Amino acid sequence: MVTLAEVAQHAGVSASTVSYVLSGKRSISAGTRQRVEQSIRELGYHPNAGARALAGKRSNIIALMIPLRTDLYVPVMMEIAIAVATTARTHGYDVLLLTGEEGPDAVRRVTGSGLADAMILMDVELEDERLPLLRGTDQPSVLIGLPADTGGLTCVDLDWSATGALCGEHLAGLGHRDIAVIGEAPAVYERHTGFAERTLDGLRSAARETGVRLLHRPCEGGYDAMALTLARVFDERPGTTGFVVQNESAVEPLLALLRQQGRAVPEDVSVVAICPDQVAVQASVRLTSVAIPAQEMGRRAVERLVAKLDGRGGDEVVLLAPELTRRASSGPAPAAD
Amino acid sequence: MVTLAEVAQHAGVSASTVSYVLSGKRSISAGTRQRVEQSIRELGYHPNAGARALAGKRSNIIALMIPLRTDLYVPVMMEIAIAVATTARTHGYDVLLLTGEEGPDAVRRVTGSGLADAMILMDVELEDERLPLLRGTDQPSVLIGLPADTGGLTCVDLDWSATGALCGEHLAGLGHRDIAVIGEAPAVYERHTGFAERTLDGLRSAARETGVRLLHRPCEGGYDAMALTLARVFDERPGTTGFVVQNESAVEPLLALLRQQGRAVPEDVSVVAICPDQVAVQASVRLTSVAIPAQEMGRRAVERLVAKLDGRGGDEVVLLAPELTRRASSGPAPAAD
DNA sequence: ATGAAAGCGCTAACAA
DNA sequence: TTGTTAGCGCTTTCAT
Repeated sequence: MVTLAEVAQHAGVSASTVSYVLSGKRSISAGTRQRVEQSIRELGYHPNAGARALAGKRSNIIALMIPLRTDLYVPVMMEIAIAVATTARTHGYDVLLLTGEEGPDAVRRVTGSGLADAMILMDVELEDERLPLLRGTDQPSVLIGLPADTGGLTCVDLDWSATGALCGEHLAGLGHRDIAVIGEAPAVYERHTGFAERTLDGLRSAARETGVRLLHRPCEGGYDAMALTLARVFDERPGTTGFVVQNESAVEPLLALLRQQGRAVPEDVSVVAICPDQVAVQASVRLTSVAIPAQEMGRRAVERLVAKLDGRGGDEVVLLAPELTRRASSGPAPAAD
Repeated sequence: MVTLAEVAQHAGVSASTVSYVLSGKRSISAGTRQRVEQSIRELGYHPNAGARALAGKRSNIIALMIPLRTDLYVPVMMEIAIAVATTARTHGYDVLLLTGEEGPDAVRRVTGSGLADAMILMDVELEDERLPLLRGTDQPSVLIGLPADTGGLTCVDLDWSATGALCGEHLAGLGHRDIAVIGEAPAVYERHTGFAERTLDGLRSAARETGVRLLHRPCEGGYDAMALTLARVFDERPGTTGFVVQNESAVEPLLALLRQQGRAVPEDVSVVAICPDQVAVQASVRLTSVAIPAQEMGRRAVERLVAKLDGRGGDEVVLLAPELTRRASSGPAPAAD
């Protein structure tokens, strides 16, 4: 293993000079810098992370807490995680992967041990038990998702309420008067993850303003569950012509079932999905959708965090504006009989 | 920040005693242990990770390199990553998340800096450029996936060849004589990821032994691409009655298209999928499938790695035996006309 | 512009 | 069974 001292000796300078060449924290003559950099390359020197963390009081590591469950938005979670990792590297940080399993203990362990300089929490619930710990520490953190009380916290999330409103307005604008909302599994609502409720709020207020009727039904996803849900919807509201789907694993089953029932999309029924673009494009009908900007969320979270670590900027709630892309699944409501 | 020295003082012992209480590397009298543990709790002490790594020469961190692409088996990747993280914690390790972006450089950086004690590589290609580096270092590593040459390496993977054979034998056993294989996107084959080719090898040898005809077609996935592929298959082999699908995003489109063409599953056509169980169960027809044991792969990889770190066990290739679950999508071949 | 030296908090000989 | 002490490799004052 090559040490800084060896590099120093090889370059004929002192250890501190090598350190400063590396950190750029004081000016170095061109010649010295050259020789040091040369030695570093020749010897294949890599600074020891532990020693750095100990002496420098920062590990250059960001902890990322991902949810343990794999029932919800897995590709989105993955995309966020990847975006976090790549963006973090861009700023000189590595990413430590924590699962929700340890729960609040993980927060204590990481803050206490100096393993990470800061953390990003995903899958935040409205009354998340990790929040008191975060508020009680001086370690910077960013949440992806919005808890009920955002006081003293930095959060990044899609503006779900605006997303719901956007979907509602789109369908209302096309003349639909009866809209069904196919939501996530009931467990998601029970968990109080926030985004589901917020989307619904947005939809409701849009419905109110446009005079549209809304029927909300959580759905486990999968073909059978969707079949049941769909039957109930048409039973209760036979005049339904618009669907908003916020459940990846219900999208394709819904389309298949509508087809099977002889309801054409978008001639008879319009469908708007809230899902990753990839899903919207690969579906059997190209779906009008609001995308979940996973990459953007990961990137923004890291950027906020780095800003905090650099002493720039404080707490802030960043809500990303939703964008609706019109594709083949939505059109004018059919003329009433 | 609480240090070991403070704990020692509080408990009225020396620093080394505290250290040994923590590591268990020498016997401590019950009374002393009590007092030390008490002090640790009272003061809320957490050992400093950097100092530990520096003095102890191990960081207790495992690096996990995940693929940057999100085109392939995303939920599987995520499940593996989560299994790695939770299993690692079980053994006292944390996980550092590296993306493929840095490529071989990441390996150098991590090995060189002592950031991680060992690494796990996912998405290994047949001629992976990271392999020479791994062979040239004394840092333990485990690959998830099989390169062309496994000499001097430890690998964990599903036995894809046996998987292919299992699918082929299942359909052959049901009397199918013409089988079509819907594979991953062409890009996957071009990338030489190994698993795709190996599956095909297994299928081919099963076909040879059972006298079945095989037609292999890569497919981009999605509805449109699948429609095209399917048309070509029936064009070329009108008597096709069996399908093996190794492409998550082709599964549901295939089922929808068959339905649309009036081909009943499994009465007219049988379908066997190679995919996560969740996909098989949620499909519009419950699919006979070989599951991809993501959790098991992650867990086994960590266990092999920890064994190596503890000086137990050396290089080894662990191939997990595939298991085929019969569901509703496969049945006897229809009687020939 | 550069060097010398004092730690950072912990582990692991070496002593007792 | 416990204490003393010398580092681990780096950063950062304080000097020059």
